[in-house]
Amino acid sequence: MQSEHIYLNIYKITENIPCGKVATYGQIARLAGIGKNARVVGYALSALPQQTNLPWHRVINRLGKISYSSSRNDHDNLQKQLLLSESVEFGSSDRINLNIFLWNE
DNA sequence: ACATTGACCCGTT
DNA sequence: GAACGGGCCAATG
Repeated sequence: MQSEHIYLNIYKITENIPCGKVATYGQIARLAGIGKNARVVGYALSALPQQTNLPWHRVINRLGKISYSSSRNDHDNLQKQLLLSESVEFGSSDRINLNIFLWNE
């Protein structure tokens, strides 16, 4: 099925995000060859187990902010903490400066 | 097969 | 940058 191939692409790309950098959902969608469909990226990451080796925390939205989900409300600040531990800086309103921290491939 | 939902994005205002 | 409307596509009921 094609959707599985898409998921694998998303996971593979996410795996390549270097430490200290972040990528946006739309950026990954393009790299995965699914164009504008960034929602699927978020859906693929939501299907990840809680304990995983994938750096899912380095994926944020195009505003430079963390996208929260009602299903993750319990550990909502975990992503921010993981990024802070990688020297990714948050500005006002919990916003990341993409001009500095965006992963350029 | 139809409707709704979602860890989103884009253009316009 | 923020608010709003429209679009995108896969998953779910």
